[in-house]
Amino acid sequence: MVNFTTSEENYIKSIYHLQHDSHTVNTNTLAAEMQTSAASVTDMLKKLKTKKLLQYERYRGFKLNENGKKVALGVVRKHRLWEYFLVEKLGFAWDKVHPIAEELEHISSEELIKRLEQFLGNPLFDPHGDPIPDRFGKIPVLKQLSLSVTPPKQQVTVSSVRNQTPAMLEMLKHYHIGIGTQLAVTRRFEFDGSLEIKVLKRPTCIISEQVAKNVFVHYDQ
Amino acid sequence: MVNFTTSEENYIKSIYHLQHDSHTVNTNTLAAEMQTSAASVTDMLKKLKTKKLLQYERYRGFKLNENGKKVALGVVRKHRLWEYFLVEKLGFAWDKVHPIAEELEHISSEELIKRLEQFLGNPLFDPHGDPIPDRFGKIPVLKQLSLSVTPPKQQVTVSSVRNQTPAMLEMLKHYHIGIGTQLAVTRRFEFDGSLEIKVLKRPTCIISEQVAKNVFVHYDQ
DNA sequence: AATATTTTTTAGATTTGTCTAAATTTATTT
DNA sequence: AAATAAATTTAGACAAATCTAAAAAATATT
Repeated sequence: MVNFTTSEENYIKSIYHLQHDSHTVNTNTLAAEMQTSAASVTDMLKKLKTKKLLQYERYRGFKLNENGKKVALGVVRKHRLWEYFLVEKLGFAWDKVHPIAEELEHISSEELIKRLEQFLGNPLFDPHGDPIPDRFGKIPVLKQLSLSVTPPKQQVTVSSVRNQTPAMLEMLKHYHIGIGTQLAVTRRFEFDGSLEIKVLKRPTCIISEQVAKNVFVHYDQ
Repeated sequence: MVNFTTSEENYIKSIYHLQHDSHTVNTNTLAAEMQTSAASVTDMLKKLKTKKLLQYERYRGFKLNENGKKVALGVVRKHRLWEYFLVEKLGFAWDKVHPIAEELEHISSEELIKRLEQFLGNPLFDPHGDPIPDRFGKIPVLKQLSLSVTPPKQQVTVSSVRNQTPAMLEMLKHYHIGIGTQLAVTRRFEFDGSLEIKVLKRPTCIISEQVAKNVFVHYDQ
């Protein structure tokens, strides 16, 4: 197994997140995501191509090949295991761990990650509800749907949250919604798509469609 | 608090270990320690001087000032806390953790280290028996002496081990000696300085003077 | 004290990852 | 289809950290 620089790993990870399975990514999109210039992206693409991590033809976009995806999944795996550690063992709030995991994910030891995973009890999902790839790159799947399309009266459990900005996570904390929270949609307002929901052991409350779209749930049992 | 690069931190840490309190260090010594060229060392010294971390006049040697020592102690603190974590929580053998801690010690978050320390139960010594500086840079002291000068018949406890090479640590494992091991010197052989020792609940055995010199103990109670 | 040796520094390159500005290619509009 | 706009790449430069080879300073030896 070859090792990659922190910078290379960050590019690979960003491409992985942008290509969603296997759509082609463009230079400007990646530049925006990485907060850098398009020229820098082009430079790195050439490098990653010679290292046989992506399909890339100039002016034509690019995407990770199998090799590149494997590297990306390794980094994602480390990131999410460390996030789990930071929240579950060190007691960090889940909206504070991302930047620290960004550093920890580049620690190279395979043995470390193997032992960390075991120490954490082989978790399948990180504190944001995102799946943790296993050491072969396999991602656990959970049948889930957005709260915005959940039929009313169904008892469901929150399984993950998109748009993991501090603002979003702060808002969810206010509503007492977190991974594992049990709730049911009690009413849907046509006018603006907002939902009335009943969180277990709490009074009903109203959440906007924008929030609902970012909360994912699965049916109980 | 300013941040330093991994390379800067490694130089600072090495100078700290070489200067032992406040002796002057020379370029070649540091170059050997860091496995790099003397020219590279000179380059870095200039940089560290402009950052006001060390006393340095060309051709005259150098040493960390108070500022530099504070930075060094911060890195040493992180290194030892991570070593403690790797051994006590992840079950690594104590002779395997050094290279991993070399990477982890450069993770920047202060909050992370504060929480890690608490999670570990505020340990004072790392798995090799080396003291862990507190967040103000204060180092716990333990009255200890080398096993090679320990008077016979005294019941003592192993508190730390110098020369932390895999070879040395493997040898200690063979003798069932580790941090916290209780033992007594039963006899001393003039001829080669070797010692007969009695480790609690084990038959007596003989260790060479070379080993004895590297094992430090403190009196029980 | 003059010479030789060792240590340290400087000069000039190299690599990695980045940048800006200019050039090129592709896409869109008139 | 020509002109314009947008996206992308290239050219050339820079900072950090390293290198080798040569020069300079300090130390040791005769």
